[in-house]
Amino acid sequence: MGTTQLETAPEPKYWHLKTVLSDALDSEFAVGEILPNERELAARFGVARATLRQALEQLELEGRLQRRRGVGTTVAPPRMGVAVGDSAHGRPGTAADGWQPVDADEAVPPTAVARLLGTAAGETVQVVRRIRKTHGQPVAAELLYVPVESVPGLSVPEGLPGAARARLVLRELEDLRPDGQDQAVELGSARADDAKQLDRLPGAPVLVVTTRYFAGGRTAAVAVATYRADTCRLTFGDNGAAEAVPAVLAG
Amino acid sequence: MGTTQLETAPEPKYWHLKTVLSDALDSEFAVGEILPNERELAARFGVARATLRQALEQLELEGRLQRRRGVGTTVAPPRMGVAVGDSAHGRPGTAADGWQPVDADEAVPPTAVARLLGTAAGETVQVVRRIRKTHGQPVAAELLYVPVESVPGLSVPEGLPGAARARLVLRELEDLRPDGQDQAVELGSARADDAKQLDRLPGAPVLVVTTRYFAGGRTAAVAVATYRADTCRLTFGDNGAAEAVPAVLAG
DNA sequence: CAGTGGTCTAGACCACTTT
DNA sequence: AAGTGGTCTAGACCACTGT
Repeated sequence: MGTTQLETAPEPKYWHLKTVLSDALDSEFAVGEILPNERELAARFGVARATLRQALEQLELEGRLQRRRGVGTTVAPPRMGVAVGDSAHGRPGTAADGWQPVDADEAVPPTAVARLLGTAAGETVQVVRRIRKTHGQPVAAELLYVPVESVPGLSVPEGLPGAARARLVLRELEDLRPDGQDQAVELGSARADDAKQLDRLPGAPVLVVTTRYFAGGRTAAVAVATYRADTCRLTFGDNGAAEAVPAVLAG
Repeated sequence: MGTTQLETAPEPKYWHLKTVLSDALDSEFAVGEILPNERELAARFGVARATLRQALEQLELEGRLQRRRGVGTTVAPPRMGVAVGDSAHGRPGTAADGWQPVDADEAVPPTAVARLLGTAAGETVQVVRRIRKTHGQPVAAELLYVPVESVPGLSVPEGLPGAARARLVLRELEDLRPDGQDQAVELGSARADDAKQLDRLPGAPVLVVTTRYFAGGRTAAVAVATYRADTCRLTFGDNGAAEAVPAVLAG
């Protein structure tokens, strides 16, 4: 007879662990509850800590868990629906939908952005930093690149503090009333500066939303927004039913 | 004087490694080129293999590298722009834009999907499996859930092979001409079956696109599509300039 | 078959938060 | 100071791909 186990399909330990933990989260834990620490969990399941961590990482990636150094691992709430496709929200400069201006500067954009803007290499543009909060939590950090040609009337007083300067550029851009936009979403990892604003560690998974704003047949501005992938579900709606959709399976 | 190094900011080794490798990829490697193997690279940089792998994982997550077991690590081409927001593409049933029907069945949807559809718990729906290819490569696997109420005229002959049955449901659905849709994007990890169709390992990072199709004030169908996060950049465009946008920084 | 990436272990130390 | 998650090591073996 030989080996009895046919079709054994050697599932990795961390994968099996993940499903076990996932089921346990559904049935035995409430949102916000703290799990036993990693060493304890590893011992309980009879695996090395690294293996246990591999399972936890996956669950965190799927938005099921939240881990904070020095604190512990907690059960994460369902992901927030965040509207990004809605033109009303998307237009830069429209105030108070969770976006807060942080800073502004004149700088040379990354080459990829410069290519989108159609500016020459080395040419400086206005760079506005914004942060977006939902339910008090930071969900996105954005860099908005505006060529000076797009805001010809702009004059920035010397010594103006950053947030005020940012508001000034945004207000100016609002008058432009862009007539179209274009968005792309891809997976990335948080740069150190973005990570700090999003209250995450560098390298944390983020959804990078690149938006092109068109005005008068030109690309008037480009925004690169990095959303926390663990806590956010980006919604693109004909109708803004953001909160209605629950987190989806696919784990 | 004490320690000379102030503001040392102890950057993790794998993080520093990642930037070093990233720069090397830009300057010294061509797309498709194979890197030295992991043991060799780890030795060259004087780190443990696990640490080297942590850096490679990040680069793979960002779409810079592609790793295949038994083969090696290669430099990945820029991400493909894949249109998902365009209604013309998005409508289920419109043929031949890269989508290929695979199979169809009658089954009970996951509870999250049932909630979106507004069907009773335990109620069966038509489930169509599709796969999307671009440039010959699989980029997405989709499950399309269609309540029987949405396609009242449907009659499925017994013993019809899967792909034909799928085409039948899609054709029926096409007649419905849904009048609106609603999309959400979130990060997930590939289930075993999706992973196989996407030619990836289970757990690989994917972008999960949930689409609701509306017809006559009801939710006529729900599609859950999982896109390969490493190779795809999802585009939501007023104009379909999918290929024009290069991959973005944010690494 | 040899060579590759994928999994796993049993430790150690570090950075951070809370008490 | 104690406890947490984050980083790192040096090894081992496994699963898969090519020849």
